Amino acid sequence: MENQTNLLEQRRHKLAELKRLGYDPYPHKFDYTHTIGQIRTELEAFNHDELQEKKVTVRVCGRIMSLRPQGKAGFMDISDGEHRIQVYVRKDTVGPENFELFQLFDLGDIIGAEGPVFRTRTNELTVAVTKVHHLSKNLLPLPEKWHGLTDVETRFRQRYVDLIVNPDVRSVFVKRSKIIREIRNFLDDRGYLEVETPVLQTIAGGALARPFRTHHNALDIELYLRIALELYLKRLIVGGISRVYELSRIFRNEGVSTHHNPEFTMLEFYQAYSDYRDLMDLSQELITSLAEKITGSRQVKFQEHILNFDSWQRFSMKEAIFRFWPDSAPKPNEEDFLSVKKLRTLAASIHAHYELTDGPGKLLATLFETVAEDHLIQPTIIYDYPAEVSPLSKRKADDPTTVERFELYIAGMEIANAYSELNDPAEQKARFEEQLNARGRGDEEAHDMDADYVRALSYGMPPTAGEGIGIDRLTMVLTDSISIRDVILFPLLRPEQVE
RNA sequence: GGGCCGUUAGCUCAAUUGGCAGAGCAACUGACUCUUAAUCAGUAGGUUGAAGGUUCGAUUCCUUCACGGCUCACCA
Repeated sequence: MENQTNLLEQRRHKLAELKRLGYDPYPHKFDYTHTIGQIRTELEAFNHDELQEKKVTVRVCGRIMSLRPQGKAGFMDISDGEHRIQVYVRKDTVGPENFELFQLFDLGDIIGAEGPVFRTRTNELTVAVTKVHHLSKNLLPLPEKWHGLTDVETRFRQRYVDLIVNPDVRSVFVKRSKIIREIRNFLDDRGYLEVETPVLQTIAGGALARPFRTHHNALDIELYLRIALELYLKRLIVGGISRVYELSRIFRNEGVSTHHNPEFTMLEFYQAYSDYRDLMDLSQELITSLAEKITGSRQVKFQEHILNFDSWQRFSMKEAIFRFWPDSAPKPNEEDFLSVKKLRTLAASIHAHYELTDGPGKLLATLFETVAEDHLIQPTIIYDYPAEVSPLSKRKADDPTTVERFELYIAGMEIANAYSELNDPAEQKARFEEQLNARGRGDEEAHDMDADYVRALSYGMPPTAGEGIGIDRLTMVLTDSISIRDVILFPLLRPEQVE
């Protein structure tokens, strides 16, 4: 701390020195003629002699990332966050007064520089400075230049520092932005309307999860932060917006892990007159085209794997259980899936955790998650889920225990969840009542009754298919990120003590 | 919430069996007008995450706490 205090004092002293010499320590603007990136794209192709001939003079600005003074001259690398360029300051070129200003510069300061662009003896594209400007002071030192900043806690708490010194971090978030833009383009091109629905809700529905609670003072009512977008979007399908989507933040009051952040970004889209089979094809098209647009290839590196988006697999949930069942446990039969007792035995045989209140559908889903999920590295669609764990999905015509639902797995993670929407208000009401019973048995994540949603369905909702895609996890897949915190700029952490 | 691991200078890391807390970079002073991990000479910088305990002596052993990582549970 002493050291940092000393350094702060030193830097504040330099700031005072700037003032004493008549400079505004925090000037209001700097008119630049080129960004560093523009200089790179426009002039990178030219050699020393060509640059001498062209005499391109620029005004650029950025943060000093490297400072190499050399007596009566000096070099700096300045960065605009994305690109870097070297600038060369000579006392006999800028004059004694401006050189005095240069000598007050510190690593991390924001500066402006003007002058012609040339190439040094070592062929480095460089601004031969005729005048430097001080634009803002760095009072706290930047992390070391070649190990950079690796302490993850500091990286997440002070993401601004992470972004300054770790260029790869920026590129993840540039890709994230591009993913979101491409998704919007994809859906807009297909006639979907983007809408915004309430974040504050009196019933947090559309998913099985625990919500955050809050309170509205003027109305004196308890409210929840939404856990899904689903029920409002389907109300809009009833209202005749037959292709609709929302891409926004949702909130779940659950644990934090490498795959979970309490607030995360969800895309949900709904398409009338379609069923889940249509969305399988659409998802495959969307995700494959995103992979290609973001990474430049349909073969995408993820950790030690190459994800091949040219070769998608599709299994029913039961097929996946058989296929990935471990050799160490006795193989199940199709009939075993009908008996709670047999299902519990199977779960125990693979050390899966279950509750005594779990019905056959929940147990089946548990078996699937335990044996199959880790194996689903390549893009895989798992379809036909138990009705018991899918209170908003439509049953299969030939099997009332199963619903028309699928999930998309990539890199062992659940990326998307989609189904043919239940649009029979009487059955929806009955499903909500089943959920209320589960809630009565202590299941805090069971769905609450949403009477207005049932009323909306009673006006008639066309056959509809809907899907949710987790944007954070999709971004992980397409940026080779192992933790969700690497794709969220400010992931939730416990508060620190800042003086 | 449980288990395991971690926290030493601004950053990245050392420190033998419990025996004087160190290095590189950053910083400061000086030299240096084509350097780019600039170089050379010198200087300074520490409540070892916090609080207790054991001990002649604790970065090191013990307890509690804080924060983080991994993992399990929960979930997407």
